[in-house]
Amino acid sequence: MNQRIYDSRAQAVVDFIPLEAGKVGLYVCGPTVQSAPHIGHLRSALVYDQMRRWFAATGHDVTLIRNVTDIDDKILDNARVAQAEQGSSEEWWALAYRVERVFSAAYDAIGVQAPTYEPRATANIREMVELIELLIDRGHAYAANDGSASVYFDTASWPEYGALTRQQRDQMEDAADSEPVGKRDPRDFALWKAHRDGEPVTAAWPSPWGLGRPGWHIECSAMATRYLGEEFDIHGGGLDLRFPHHENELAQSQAAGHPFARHWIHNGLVNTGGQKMSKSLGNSLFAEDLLAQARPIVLRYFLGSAHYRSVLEFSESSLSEAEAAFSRIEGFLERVGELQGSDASSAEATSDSGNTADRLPAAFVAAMLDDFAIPQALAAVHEAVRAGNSALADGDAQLANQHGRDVSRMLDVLGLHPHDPQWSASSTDTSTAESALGTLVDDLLAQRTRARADTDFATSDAIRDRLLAAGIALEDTPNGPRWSLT
RNA sequence: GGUGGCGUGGCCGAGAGGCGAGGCAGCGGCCUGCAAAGCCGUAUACACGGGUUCGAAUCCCGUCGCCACCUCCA
Repeated sequence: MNQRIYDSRAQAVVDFIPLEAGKVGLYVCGPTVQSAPHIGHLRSALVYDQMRRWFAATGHDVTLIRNVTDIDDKILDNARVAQAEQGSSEEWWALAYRVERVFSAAYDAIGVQAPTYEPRATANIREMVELIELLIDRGHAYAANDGSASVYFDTASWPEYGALTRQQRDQMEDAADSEPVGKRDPRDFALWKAHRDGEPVTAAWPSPWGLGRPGWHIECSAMATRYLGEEFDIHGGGLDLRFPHHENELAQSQAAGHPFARHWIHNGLVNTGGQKMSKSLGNSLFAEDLLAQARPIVLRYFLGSAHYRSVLEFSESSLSEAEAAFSRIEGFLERVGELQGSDASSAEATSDSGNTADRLPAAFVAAMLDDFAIPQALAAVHEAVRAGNSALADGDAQLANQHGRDVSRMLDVLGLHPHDPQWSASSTDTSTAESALGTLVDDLLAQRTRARADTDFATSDAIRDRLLAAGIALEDTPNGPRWSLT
């Protein structure tokens, strides 16, 4: 069975055949590093992380490029405003780099693997200039007619403009562009933005047209082409980037004579209260706050619990429901791990090469092949957990172990194995504290066990209540009591 | 004005012509000293109105509601 993906340009689920057998080139639009990451950025990164892991699990050599837009109007504005209003001395480039690191930390926290490469726009200016020159040569771009150094893409010169989002150029709303000066048409967009008085000189690069900086769209075209070639497998990004960003990228690159991306995929956005999150609405859920509310692995589970193309609705109870559901999986892994000779509890090192898909349950594989249907893949995980728990209840260790291995492998592919070193607290302080706590709890549990043996249930229940009040839950198992932090 | 998407049981969330994915919450039972965890069982669900069909949540027509994009946004 082939990998199927929804190609948003074709508006259909299609067979995915890599350009080169066994290899996948994937370009994803990364963030503009102007302010702190929110839940939507995490979701987007996670979507492509899970696709990438799946391609790797099915024997592909994946090149994942996720860019960093580190020069743009907002970055310059934010730095300027902070300088003017808060007396900040932070330069725009320092701001961009600081925010970039916050993004990286947030991605790391939820187990998003680093891309193969993460190009910065500012490190690829030459490629952008060359691409613009090519577009001018081919008659699809022109120098501003107001004498500035700006260069625009000539949308009228490209009949296929609008192909990605199926829009007719003549039916588009007039661009609400406040500076149509220099353009032949309001729908034309900037490839090169002339340096303006008052902007830092560090934000301007030389070009054949004069000092300036690249437009947003040309950045991705240039970087995708530099690292993946003139034609590559998949271009991804948030649904909100379809127009104008991706439409413009496609037009530029094809007008330059490049086949560009064979498939386009777009991840759904995250809503709160039925509305899209956005800075202007002030309803953003920041990564930092979410990570304080839920364990990172639970946040990862939650973000993957809706299909990547659908809207993910965030509500008050979302995270606690995800916690409950994920705990069920963890509980099973714990129990099966306590069986003699079990190997299911430890995360297997995900093999770098080879196809691991044939060792996974068929339902899981079928779900992943069908346009990365992770909610269905998670259903397969839960089904294996249920079957495994059932085997445990029947005392069938062999069967329980088998389900345990299945669950482990599926979780490994999704990057959701609780025993993966990724999730373990590395701080020695934490482990020291845990071991100290363990000693104290074990003492109380021994007292409780004695009380129960003496049928002094008042005492045993009091101990249990006290532990619970302190955030420690007990479970009595055939092998004695077990405790965990709630 | 143009372009897309969505409306599934108390909640989240799959599926896309014929055995009611899965999770959370609820209910009944088993287990337990009592719990917890777990197991077993448990739901007149598919926005509304028509139509096609032996059969429709799934296809067609219409209606209503919601969301997104056409301005920076993952």
